[in-house]
Amino acid sequence: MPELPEVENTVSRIASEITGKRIRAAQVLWKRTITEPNVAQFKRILANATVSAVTRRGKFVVLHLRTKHTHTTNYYLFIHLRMAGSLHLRPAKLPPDKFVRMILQLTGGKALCFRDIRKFGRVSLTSDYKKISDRLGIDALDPQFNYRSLQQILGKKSGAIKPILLNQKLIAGIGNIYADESLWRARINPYHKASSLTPTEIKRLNNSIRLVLLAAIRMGGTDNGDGVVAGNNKPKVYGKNGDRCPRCRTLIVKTRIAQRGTHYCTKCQPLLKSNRIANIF
DNA sequence: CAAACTCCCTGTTAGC
DNA sequence: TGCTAACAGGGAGTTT
Repeated sequence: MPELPEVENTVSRIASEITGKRIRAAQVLWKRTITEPNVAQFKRILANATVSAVTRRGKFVVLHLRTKHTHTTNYYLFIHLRMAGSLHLRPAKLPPDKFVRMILQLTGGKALCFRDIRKFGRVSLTSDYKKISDRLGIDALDPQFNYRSLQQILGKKSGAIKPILLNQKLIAGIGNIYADESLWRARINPYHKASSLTPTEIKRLNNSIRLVLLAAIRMGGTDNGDGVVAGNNKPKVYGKNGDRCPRCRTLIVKTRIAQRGTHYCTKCQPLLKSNRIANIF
């Protein structure tokens, strides 16, 4: 499923191809994909808008757009791929398959297709970048995301570390796969009480998050078997319950934390009683 | 305020 | 073998 690395690679793949292109028309094949505004407005605003840049914020692909009606306005198309979404550039004349939910017809004979089997993906069009960006915490690959900022975030959090990593309001971009992979690399138990990580552990976790994400980007994304991402990166613990830990050969276990499947090594990622949160097991 | 549900979806897989 | 039910997941919204 697309998380920060897959979204980053999506942006890299399409940015140079669509920057500078004009949108001839937008087609909406599944209305609920569009969060805002309504479909008529959505199409009206996008028609003849020019793509000025493509960026990433957390797990969002952001198309920066310039419209020219009576005066110039900047708009932002926030695309969230959720679990199964993907963006494809294809010849405009080719008919889309049944999983394509939205199409931007571009000048130059190509179309940007938003394909999403499970219909969980969402697209928002707004002139207010901050409205969506401000809902998100610091980007996990922001150079400002360091030991100090992570320490600040964990500060008084009494809950387990794992759901903190998944909370986009606190840190943007980490999903279930990379949360588990980062904790494994940092040798921190997912149940570990967030506020009782030592400075050493916080440093290790901060470094692990960055390195795990960068490695995944470099490898072209992580292939977790759902066919959505065609990367070569293989998870060390995610989905590997029953397999052995690559570091110590102990069996990887799977549990559930905050309604999420969670994978870890009980030997490499031990949980001291003093660090345990209340009400587990 | 935080944690826990519920809902949205559908391809895949476990279980009978 | 063939069917059904459970499962997976991110985030918004609701309830506890």
